[in-house]
Amino acid sequence: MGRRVTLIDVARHAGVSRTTASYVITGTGRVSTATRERVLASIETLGYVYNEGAASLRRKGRTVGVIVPNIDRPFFGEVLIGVESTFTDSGYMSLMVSTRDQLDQQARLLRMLREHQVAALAIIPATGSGEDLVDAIHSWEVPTVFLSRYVAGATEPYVGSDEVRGGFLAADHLIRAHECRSIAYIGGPTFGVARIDRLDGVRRAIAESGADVTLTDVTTESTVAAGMRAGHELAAGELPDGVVCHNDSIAMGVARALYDEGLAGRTRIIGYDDVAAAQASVPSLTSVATNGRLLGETAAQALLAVISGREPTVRSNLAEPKLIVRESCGDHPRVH
Amino acid sequence: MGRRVTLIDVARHAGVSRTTASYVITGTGRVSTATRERVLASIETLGYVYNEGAASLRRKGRTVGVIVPNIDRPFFGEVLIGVESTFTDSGYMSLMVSTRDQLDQQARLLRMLREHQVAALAIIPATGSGEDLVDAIHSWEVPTVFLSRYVAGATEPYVGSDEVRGGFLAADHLIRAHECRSIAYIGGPTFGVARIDRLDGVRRAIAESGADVTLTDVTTESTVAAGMRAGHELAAGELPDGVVCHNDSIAMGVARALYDEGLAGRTRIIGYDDVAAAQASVPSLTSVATNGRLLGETAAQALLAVISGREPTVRSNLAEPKLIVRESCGDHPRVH
DNA sequence: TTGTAAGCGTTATCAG
DNA sequence: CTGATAACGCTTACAA
Repeated sequence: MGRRVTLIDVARHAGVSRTTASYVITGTGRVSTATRERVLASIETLGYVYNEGAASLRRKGRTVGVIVPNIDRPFFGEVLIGVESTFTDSGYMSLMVSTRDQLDQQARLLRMLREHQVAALAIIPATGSGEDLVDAIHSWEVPTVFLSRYVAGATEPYVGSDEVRGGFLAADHLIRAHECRSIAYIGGPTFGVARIDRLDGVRRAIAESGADVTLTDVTTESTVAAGMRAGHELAAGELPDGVVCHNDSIAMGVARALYDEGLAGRTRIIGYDDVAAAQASVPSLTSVATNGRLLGETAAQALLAVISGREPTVRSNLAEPKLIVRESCGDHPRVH
Repeated sequence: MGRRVTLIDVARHAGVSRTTASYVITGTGRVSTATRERVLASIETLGYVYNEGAASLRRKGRTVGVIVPNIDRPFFGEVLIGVESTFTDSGYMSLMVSTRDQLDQQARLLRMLREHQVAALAIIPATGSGEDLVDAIHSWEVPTVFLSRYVAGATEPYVGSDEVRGGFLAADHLIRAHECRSIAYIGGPTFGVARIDRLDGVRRAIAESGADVTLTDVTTESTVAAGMRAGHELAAGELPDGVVCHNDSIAMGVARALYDEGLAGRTRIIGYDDVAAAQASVPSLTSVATNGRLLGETAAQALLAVISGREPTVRSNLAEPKLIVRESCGDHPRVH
């Protein structure tokens, strides 16, 4: 169990000073090609591995923090891919943690990340985040970008999808293309900003249409099972002409419940996020696509810019969602 | 922009030595309650935050590495939840990286994690991993556990699902409950161990049944789109009595393609992993459930044990998969 | 182009 | 129970 090989060993072995050895590794100083070769060789034969931790004690670290509510939601997974790949491609490592959408967890993880001296923070705030979070981040003074969900009072850059627009697109399609006169919005946490904004978009579409459209809404968890429950409840009352769901999981649950009730195809269903399974479900799911991956990449880019002293590339970035029309909203009547 | 508050500041402010201050923070040494209070107060008023990085220079670090092929595959997402939550609950932070299932990426990330001095490594190896990976890990001498996919020649503990058993369960059900005489295995990377093992299980089921069952197999990517392509190809030839798919995404794609070909319900379909959407699809998907979350937790537990000097809790852990029977294999003929 | 030496913020050892 | 003091492994002026 030989001792750890350190830069000093390398230097000694190559017959140079620590400084020179350090220079060739970081590429910082000017070193003659001859010495560089020699040092590189020594590194190889000694099996030296750089100690990022020790280095971080002097210079800025190369670790960033990423906080998400839960890794397993497909949409967040997409976002994570974008964030993580962009960071590691730039030589940064992502300390990813999930809050399970709970504020106390979030506070705890925030503290841990801070103790780990992360150089930047990308965060999808837990539902209900407010002043506390903003204060914590602010007093920390770490480069931060909010992702996908914004927080009132935050001055940090925000990268997300235009939720109002998304809600509008869905409702507008139901109203104008299918003459729906009653719409239900299903799912999402009551005070989630996404939910509020999308509902806003839905109302806007209703207003703009000039038609007499009634809107109801129910909150649920964002799971397939919750969607199924909601679907059965829907079936118990008067079926709305169309429903827009908070995400595709809910939408699939609703569709299945309605199918089980013998009501397949009797109302028009639109999901949100356009996950991969949406195209394969029966009926295939009309959905508002948000490209989470791109969101993640954009956020990471912005942070990288700030870290390296450049101006942030985005102050605020609202990606335009797209409505992907498939069978579930009734455009392809093949489904019975 | 005051200087960073350090332990020295705290000590000075509390009128004690660095050592004492450190003791109260780590809980290591014996400190009188009076002094502890005083130090704690100073920490509070000064706004001191612990520097994990500096500490790691002396003692073992509290960050672990987690390598996965891609975060967005629902099953891996499940596993990650298990790993991450177990680690953070024990005060460890997870450096999660994804290889995109590419060997060169994996090598690079492995090196980065090593430079970050992670205390342990949980890895779902990229497809095709072999000696190189094993050697790298071995020479590194870091506590490691392989997850979900094992690698030939690895001596490290392995936590995964019993793939042979899974393949057996699926095929056995098709043969014995539904008298299938031709079975197709669809999907997965050609040399992936999971694929090979499951096929093995399928063959075993065939052999045990004593029946004359033909088996074909095709490899595809593990996506919905690939599943749809495979489904259309299937439709072009003679439809097998039953198909078992490498995962649920593929299964949903196959089912949809068959539906589009007007062949819905004409062959029995079984998926793998039992993701949330499986229960909501139409027809609902029969699937082999593997509980990725538990796998992740088990792996993390094992690593935590090794890290803290205890014996590893598992040398090798093969979780028993379960067959969840739903409509897609024809048990609920309601589907037409 | 290369070397010297002073940190970076903790922890660990060993006396008091 | 508390306090000096030496590591830990690397970066970075500054000097040669």
